[in-house]
Amino acid sequence: MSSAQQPAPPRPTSRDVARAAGVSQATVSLVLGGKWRGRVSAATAERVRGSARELGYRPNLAARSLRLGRTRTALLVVPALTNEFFARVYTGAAAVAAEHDFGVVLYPSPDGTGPARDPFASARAALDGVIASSMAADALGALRSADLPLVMLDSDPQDPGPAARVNLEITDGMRQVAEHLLGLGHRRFVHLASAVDTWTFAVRARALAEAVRSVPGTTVHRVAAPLDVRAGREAAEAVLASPGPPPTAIVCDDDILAAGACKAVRRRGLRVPGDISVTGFDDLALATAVEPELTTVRLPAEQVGERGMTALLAVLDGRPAEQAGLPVHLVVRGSTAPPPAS
Amino acid sequence: MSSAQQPAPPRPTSRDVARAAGVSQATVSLVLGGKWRGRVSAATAERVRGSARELGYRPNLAARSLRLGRTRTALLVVPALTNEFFARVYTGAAAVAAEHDFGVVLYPSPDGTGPARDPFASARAALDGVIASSMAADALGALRSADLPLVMLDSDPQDPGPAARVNLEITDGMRQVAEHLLGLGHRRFVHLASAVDTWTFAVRARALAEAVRSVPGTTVHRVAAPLDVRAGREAAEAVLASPGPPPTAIVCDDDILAAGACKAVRRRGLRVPGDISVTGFDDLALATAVEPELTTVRLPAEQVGERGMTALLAVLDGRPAEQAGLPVHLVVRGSTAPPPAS
DNA sequence: CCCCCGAAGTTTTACGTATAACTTCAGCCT
DNA sequence: AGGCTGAAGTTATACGTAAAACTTCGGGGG
Repeated sequence: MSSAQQPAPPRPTSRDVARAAGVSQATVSLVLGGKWRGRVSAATAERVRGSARELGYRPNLAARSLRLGRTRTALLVVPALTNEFFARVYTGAAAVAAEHDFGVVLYPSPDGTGPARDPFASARAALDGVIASSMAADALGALRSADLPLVMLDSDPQDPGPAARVNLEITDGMRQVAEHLLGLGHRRFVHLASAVDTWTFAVRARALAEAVRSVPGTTVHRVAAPLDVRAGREAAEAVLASPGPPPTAIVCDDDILAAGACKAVRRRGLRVPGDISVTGFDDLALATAVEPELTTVRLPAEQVGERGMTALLAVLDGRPAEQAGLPVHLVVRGSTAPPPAS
Repeated sequence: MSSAQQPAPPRPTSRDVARAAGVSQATVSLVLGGKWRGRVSAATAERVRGSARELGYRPNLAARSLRLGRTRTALLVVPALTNEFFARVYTGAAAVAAEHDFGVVLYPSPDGTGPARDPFASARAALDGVIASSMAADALGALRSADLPLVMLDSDPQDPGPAARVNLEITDGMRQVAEHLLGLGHRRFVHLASAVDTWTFAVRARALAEAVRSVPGTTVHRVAAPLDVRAGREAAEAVLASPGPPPTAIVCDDDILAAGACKAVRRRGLRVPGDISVTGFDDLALATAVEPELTTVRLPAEQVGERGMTALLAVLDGRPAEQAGLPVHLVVRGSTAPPPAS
């Protein structure tokens, strides 16, 4: 603040290192690039490394990128970082990236809130690949047109676009939820779904509907809401206020909606899980912060990021990316119980 | 997956645009750089822009960075993105950055979990500046040594290091909490503090102690916990189990801890706020997800990021960065009430 | 004895951009 | 007429790196 700007001592270049070690710049590049076996003597190589260390040499990434045509940077497209799930996906992806000297840059995708910019307006030229989470079809189009290697997270397996895909076994997770509730005796369900129209949520709806079909006399009433607590509460309140017999279980697409649903139930003077059971999805920190703690499906968010990055690195190397769904599992806590004896 | 890798049509360069428009590469650069007034005729400029658009030209960022010595990229150092507060800080910073064609890259700082890497091992050479949130002193050292413009968020005003600083009026926020509770009649406080030793938390403790001093006979018992719900609950349980008269209010450094405290209170068979009032800090989504909803202090997280980025841009431009504390305010909800009549 | 080879380098070049320095030429004043 | 000026370009260069192509030289095989 008060201190004046430093005169900025220019960062040492490979040429400076070369001068210090008494060799040519090319030799420095060979040694530091690790491809010197049979080209440079061990003694010289050691001398070069010494000079580099002494000068605190760091290669200029811009120059390297320009030369190589690769940037060692991946773009991660997520709906919103404020959703803990995606923050964790990022964390996993960034960890794997760091191990391979890769960087991860984020693009919170257009869900209406951000400035409507081309995701690649500035980034495109500086990227080696893209990892994109489940998103609306139109936004997907933009990603396609950028002829970059693309890894999709939790997306439709039918879709031929991406070079690789990392999926969660969402269907299985929702089936576990359904079986848990059916086993407890529930027959009248409300599915509090996300209003976002992406594959991962479509799957939840389908899985629930199918799982429930095996037990005759079961009903599922679906209602959608944006992913926040208040919206979830309001949607659930509307359902509970509607005529007819009330549901005994509210299955939510997300822990956030489940938290809202719990509030709605109590606002009507009913109890969770005594009168109505509620289930979440994701197992966010929120799930154990509310009371009762939520019965939910734990998703390995960090692993999704890790696998996504690993797959992208494989694709960039021309190697095949292994395709496997990540298993998920039900975590039973306090928000589910048998329905009240009618 | 099945589709073979495209032959990768090489990205058009400014030279390609020049050829298409029948001018030299220099002219393209002038036109697209916006500094063509008086150097290029309007007709030519328009023709160049047309060719660029037609070819889908995007400048190569690596080349530009190499030439200019600037990368238009800032590093944001935060403890953990999974903390909603920092995710929001990022969102704000990224929004302002995008308006100025800047990128923001993240470095989740070393809090034990991540791989212990030099924050700048790979990034340093590719950065124009750093925005760092309140962090432990030793980690700060590494930031200092990177002779980059540094903007600190919510840090000690005494510290002469950073080129600019964006602070929250934390002291005022905590005073509002204290006055609210004192006004309700509370006299026996527990301060459930963050175990993290950074300025922003030190300030909370000091502010609470000072505010409380104005009312004789008031006590504050301080206990620290890591920032998660379970740790908060356990710390609060320990306090409540200790001998002596129980507190009537638990003031928490954070909504997450407050959620834990609420659980602890209820586990002892007491009620929030009937028996014990609880306050949070930050006003995360969590604050309105739990029941009762938390009385807390709303921090303008996005604004912190916005101001931080704005300040960094100013510093990079050689302009002075305006220094002002961002106001915060108490949000009274359902987790506070007068103490029980003894 | 000559040639070739491999080791250990060096010289050179290209990546794509921004800009300083130069060129060309029409118009205009004196 | 001569020269100056400004507009509208162009040419040339540097940024720092990686790597292909070249050089040098000592030794070993035919």
